[in-house]
Amino acid sequence: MNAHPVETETLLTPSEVATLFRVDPKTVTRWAKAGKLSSIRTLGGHRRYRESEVRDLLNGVPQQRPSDG
Amino acid sequence: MNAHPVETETLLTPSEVATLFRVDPKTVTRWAKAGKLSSIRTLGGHRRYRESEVRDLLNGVPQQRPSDG
DNA sequence: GAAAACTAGGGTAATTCGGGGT
DNA sequence: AGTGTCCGAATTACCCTAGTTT
Repeated sequence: MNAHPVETETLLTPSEVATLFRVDPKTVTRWAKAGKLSSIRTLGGHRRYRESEVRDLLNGVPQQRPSDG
Repeated sequence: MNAHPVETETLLTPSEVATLFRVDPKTVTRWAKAGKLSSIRTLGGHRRYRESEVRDLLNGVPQQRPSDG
């Protein structure tokens, strides 16, 4: 079909992330709004989350924080 | 400044774009019909999308599309 | 020419959004 | 401060069949 290797960053849906953290999807949305989790928006306004970032969070990997003293 | 002779714009299939956004191919079609994403039609009526535009959209770059069906 | 995979189109259920209140 | 739940509205996902692409 297409011979061009498109860089694909696997994205997760809100419910996917919610299931991984055992919380409500609404809570994941709040994390995104609070800037604790980066989110990518679909053209319709729905949020998608980076699987790699979520995995790091689940593994207790500290995220990049601005001015951490 | 920079002249592009024959711009060989890479085109993506609906499923390609759908994978990048983590949505259904049908959703990408909806975006094209809504004018949120410019589409190029094949002679048979299938849609193709500009990779550069899709990447900009994924990066949160707002697009300016006057009219597109 | 033929087969397999993908896409278009319509309709309905599930998910998500945003705000408000516990 | 943080989370789960309710409401209404919008967006998205899955069902099917026919046509297009490779």
